[in-house]
Amino acid sequence: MLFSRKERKPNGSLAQVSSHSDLLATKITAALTACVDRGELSCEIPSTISLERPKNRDHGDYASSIALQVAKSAGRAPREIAELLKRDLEALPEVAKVDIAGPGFINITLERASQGEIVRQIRQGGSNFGNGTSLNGVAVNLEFISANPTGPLHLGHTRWAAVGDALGRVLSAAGAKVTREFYINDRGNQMDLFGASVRAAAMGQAIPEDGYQGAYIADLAAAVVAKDPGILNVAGDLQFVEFRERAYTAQLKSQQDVLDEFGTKFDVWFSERSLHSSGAVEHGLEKLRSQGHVFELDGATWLRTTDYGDDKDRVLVKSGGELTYFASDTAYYINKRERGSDICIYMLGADHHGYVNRLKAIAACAGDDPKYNIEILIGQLVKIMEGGEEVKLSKRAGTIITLEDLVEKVGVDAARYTLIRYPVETPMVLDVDVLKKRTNENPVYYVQYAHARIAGVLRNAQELKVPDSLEDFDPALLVHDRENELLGALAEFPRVVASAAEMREPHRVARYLEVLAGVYHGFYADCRVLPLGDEAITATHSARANLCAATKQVLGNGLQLLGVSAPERM
RNA sequence: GCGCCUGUAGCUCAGUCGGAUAGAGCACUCGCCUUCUAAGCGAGUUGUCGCAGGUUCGAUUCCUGCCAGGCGCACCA
Repeated sequence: MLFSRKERKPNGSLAQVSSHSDLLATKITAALTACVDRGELSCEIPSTISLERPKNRDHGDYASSIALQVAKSAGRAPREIAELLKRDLEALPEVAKVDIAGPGFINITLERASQGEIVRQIRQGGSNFGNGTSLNGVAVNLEFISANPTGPLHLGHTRWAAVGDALGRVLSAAGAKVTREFYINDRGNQMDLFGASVRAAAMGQAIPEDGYQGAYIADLAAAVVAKDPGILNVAGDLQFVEFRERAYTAQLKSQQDVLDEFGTKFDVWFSERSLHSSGAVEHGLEKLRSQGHVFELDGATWLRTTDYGDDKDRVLVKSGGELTYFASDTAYYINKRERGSDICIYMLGADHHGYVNRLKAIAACAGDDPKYNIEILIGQLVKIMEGGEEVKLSKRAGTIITLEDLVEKVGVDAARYTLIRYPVETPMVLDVDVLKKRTNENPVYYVQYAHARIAGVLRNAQELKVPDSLEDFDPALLVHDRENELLGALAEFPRVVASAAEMREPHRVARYLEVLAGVYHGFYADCRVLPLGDEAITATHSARANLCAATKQVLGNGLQLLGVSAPERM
């Protein structure tokens, strides 16, 4: 409750981009300030100006409810305030028309030529168009997946493999310095159990109770033995250790290969063991002691996490002297911070949501601000459907679905895209049959198809020698409603990227791309880009070719942020 | 018992800072390829935004309570 996820609010300062929405927002603020200065109005000036692209086209290109918002503090009727602002806004060269509607909405219609300038910005920005500066100078540590190296990556890990990677890209686009990190839980009982299971499989013995049962254990055992048959003759505990270490190395390598194949890259693979061998755990304990939140009770050493919203205190050192997993967690957090990360983001599965408060408390106990330095994103579980039925996942029954299985069934692009396009707090149902389809039901194809379609048009433009460089671009020629709609959608991209980064919600990029692709398809249906037959080449053809190129750039940039390919042909 | 997440069209789900007539895909009807990719476009039909209060000019959105489903509450890792 104390640290619920919803408490983390975006600070509202979106990236500084030179789009019309930002321009209008500043102008509205200026107009409001001017009215106050002239004594025509006395009200509070909001720090952020509400400005949106209205759903209804009759409401102009942009709409603001600012007059309604300040009406109360100004003590005036909203429509009167809107009238005051209208005067100043209409004087702007970019603005064609200002209407006041309903209770006091301000609807702004832009000059068409002014809207067309976005094409120039996009083409000049190239692959950097959409990038912002809202997180400039902020070092973010992004930890995700962090699976035990005792088995293959399953469906739950796969959601994070896609979303975590996309979030990393989005944060980078917002200017953050991102370190993607995979924490390897290579210490503790489960590793011993893993080693024992592999050895048992290799020796043809029964897998120990509570051991690892999957078929992959036998495969690992066979691989280990194949590589070094002598291991079968090693005696006693040494043999067990050998099996454990070799199987660990092989399994980790396999996870790394699978993720690499999936397009998810990590900067740091961080071993829990290294935390102990490097003295980081001792160091972490000292740091926490110095902050005064460590105490002894019943022979154990505790961290008083209840000081900061946890529901019970947590043990760092057991009465037997062993360090807990929680001790590693504290040391790891402190280590991340000391390596220079300002914000540590943890992406966890819903089955770990009970960790949120204790992780937040670690940050607070270390003297940090738990509302800034640490963020925990909880992802709900993924269900999978195939053949119209839910596939029940069970380790016992051996029906776990691995990342590899999913990719094999539907391909990397469809798997990544589908996992990313939903907010992580939504429990999602993944229908394998749908993901195999190449239709609108499968949005990844819809978006990719738009990209490939444009690529085809531009190839043809080259062939027909339609000039399509920026020098040949006259924005005033883009006057069709479809063109206007497309320009407006393109201009939204930087805002979408900025909000996706701030809210840690990469799915916004995917949803935006679907809208943009739809708008493009509509434009394509109604606006002929290239000359027909022996028709003369005109400046309008060039203007439209430029518009296509800009759209292709934005679709490509967006897909890049998701780690999904942008094909030239389909 | 306590805590977290979810509840929006027949199905799968969006819905930004509280805004105007709540959206998309699928499904169902019907149109559009002798010209740039029909993996596309257009038209039609579909709602107790879980329920009940509250906050206010305005609530799917914020607050409280309740109902339903999922998950979690270790000197395990």
